[in-house]
Amino acid sequence: MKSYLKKTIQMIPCSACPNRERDMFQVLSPEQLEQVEHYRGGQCAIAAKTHLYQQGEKHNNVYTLFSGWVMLYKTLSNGGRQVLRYALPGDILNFQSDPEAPMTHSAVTLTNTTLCSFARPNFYTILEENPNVTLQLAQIMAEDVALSHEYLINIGRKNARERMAFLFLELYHRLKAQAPDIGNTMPFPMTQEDIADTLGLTLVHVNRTLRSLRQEELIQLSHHKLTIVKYEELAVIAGFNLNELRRQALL
Amino acid sequence: MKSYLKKTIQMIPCSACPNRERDMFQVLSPEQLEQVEHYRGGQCAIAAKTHLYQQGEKHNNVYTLFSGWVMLYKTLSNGGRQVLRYALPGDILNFQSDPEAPMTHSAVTLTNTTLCSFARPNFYTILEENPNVTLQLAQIMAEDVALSHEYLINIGRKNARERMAFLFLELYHRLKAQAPDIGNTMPFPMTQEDIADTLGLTLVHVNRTLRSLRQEELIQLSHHKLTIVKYEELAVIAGFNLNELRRQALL
DNA sequence: CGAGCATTTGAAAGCTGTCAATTCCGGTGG
DNA sequence: CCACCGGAATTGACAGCTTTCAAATGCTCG
Repeated sequence: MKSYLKKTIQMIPCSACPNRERDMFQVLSPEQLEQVEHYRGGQCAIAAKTHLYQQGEKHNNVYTLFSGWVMLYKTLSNGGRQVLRYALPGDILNFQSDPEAPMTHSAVTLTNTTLCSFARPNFYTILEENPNVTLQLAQIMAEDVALSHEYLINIGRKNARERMAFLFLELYHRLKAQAPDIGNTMPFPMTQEDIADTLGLTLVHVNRTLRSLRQEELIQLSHHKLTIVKYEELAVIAGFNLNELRRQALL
Repeated sequence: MKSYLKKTIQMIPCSACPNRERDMFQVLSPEQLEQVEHYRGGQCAIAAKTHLYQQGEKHNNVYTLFSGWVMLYKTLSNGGRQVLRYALPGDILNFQSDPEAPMTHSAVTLTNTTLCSFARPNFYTILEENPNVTLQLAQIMAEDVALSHEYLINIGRKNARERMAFLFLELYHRLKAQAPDIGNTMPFPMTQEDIADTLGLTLVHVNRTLRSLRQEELIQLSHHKLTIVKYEELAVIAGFNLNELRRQALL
C-alpha cells in the first residue's frame, strides 16, 4: 500500500464554494454567512495524495470541500482497504456522532484540492447559533446514509461488470449536477486499485472487466479521463431504474 | 419472495421507549417532552412480518421504534434484495433528506413491534422548535453513516465466514447495549435467507457457513435463538479490532 | 533517463453460486 | 390429538465468477 504522505499542506486564500447543491450553508442569509466566516479556521489548498486525517487518530477539524476529489476509506487489520465514498465539491468531511472519538476512516486527496476548515468547537457553535444549518446538516447526513445504501446493494448484489457500470454512472451524475456542460467526459483520478477497493474486487479483476467494457465500446478510460460512450446500455447494466434516476436527479 | 402482507396494523397504547441510548429526545427536559407528545401521531403495535412502508411509495410518517425488530431493505429490478440494517428499539425510521421523495427502501417487522409515529410535518415542527433535537438527529444520522460503512467493509472485503461472525457480534453488541444482562444468548428472528441478503451471499452458502461455525462450536443457532459460544475467537474472525470495539462501546 | 508505480495478461485454484432434491418444523384443520 | 401443508433448513454435485500468483509492459515524475 502506498504511503500517501509525501506532500505537505499549504494555506492559500480560496474562492467561494462552487457547489451550492450540497452546501450546508445555502440556507443562510448573507449576514449570517458573514458571521459564519468569522468561525472559519482557514481555507487551504492541499496537494494530491495527501492525507487529511487517518483512521484511529483524533482529529479536530471539520471540512467543506471546495474543489478537487477526496477519497474516504477504511482499512482492515489484515491490510484490506474499502473505499467508502468519493467526496466532491460541496461535501462535508469529518462530521461524526461523537466529537471526542477517534476517526473511523481515513481521508486522502486524489487531486489538488481546496477546502475550508472549521475547528470542531467552532463548528458546533455555528450549529447552535443557526438551527436551520443544523437541519440542513441532518438532511445531508441522511443523503449520505442513502448513498451508502446504494453502495451496499451495489457490492452485495451485483457482479463486477454491474458494479463498475454503476460506479461510473453515479460519479458521472454527481459531477454533472455541478457542471451540466461537461458533455460525456469526466476527470477520473482514481487508479484501478482504488476502483477495486471501492467495488469489493481485486485489481486484476477490475482490469479485466474494464477491458471488456472498453472492447464493447461502452466507455473509454485512459490517462485518468473517463468517457461515457453508451449511457443507455450502461444504465441497463448498472441497474439504474427509474426510482434511482429520480433520486439522482434530486441530489 | 414472501408477500409479508398478511397481518394488519392495530393501534394500542404503549409504554415509554426502553432504549435511551439512541433516543433523539433524550436531550429534552420533561416539559419539552410533554410538548413533543402533543405532536405524536400515535403509538401502535404491529404484528410480525408486516410492512411499515415500501420502496417507491411516498410515505408521510417518521417512526421511533419502541420494541421489536424491523428489517430495512432495498430491492433490485432483477429481484435481488439487500438488507440495509436491522432496526432495534430506539432507532428512528424513515427520516430522509427530501420529505417529498418516494421511499428509497422498504421496512418490514420481523417480530411483533411497538412504535411511535409522527406525521412528517409535525416531525419537522418538533425539529424547528427544538434545535437540540435537530443536532441529536444529525448525530444519529452520522452514526448510521458510520454503521453503513462498517457493513460496506464487511461485505466488500471479507469472506462468508468473516461476514457472518461480524453480523452476529454486531447485533449482539447492539442488543447488549440495551440489556446488559442478556448473557450470551439473544433472539434472532431472521431466516437464513435474510442473513444471505444481509451479507451479499446466497441462502445455500449461508447454510453451509453456519454449519461450519456450529461444528466448531463458535456459536449455537436454532429456533431463532443465537448463542455466542466463543466470543474471542469470533471477534478475531470478524476482524473486530480495538478501534471497532471502542466504537461499539460508544454506541 | 531511470526508478517505481500503474496497467496488462496468462494460468490455475478456490470461494461462492446455481440447480435440484430431501428433510425438518411450525401452524392449520379435521 | 394427529395428519397435512408450506415455508425454512439441509445437502450434494457441478459450474462459474473472482482471486491468487507471477511476469511483462507501459507511464510518469524527479
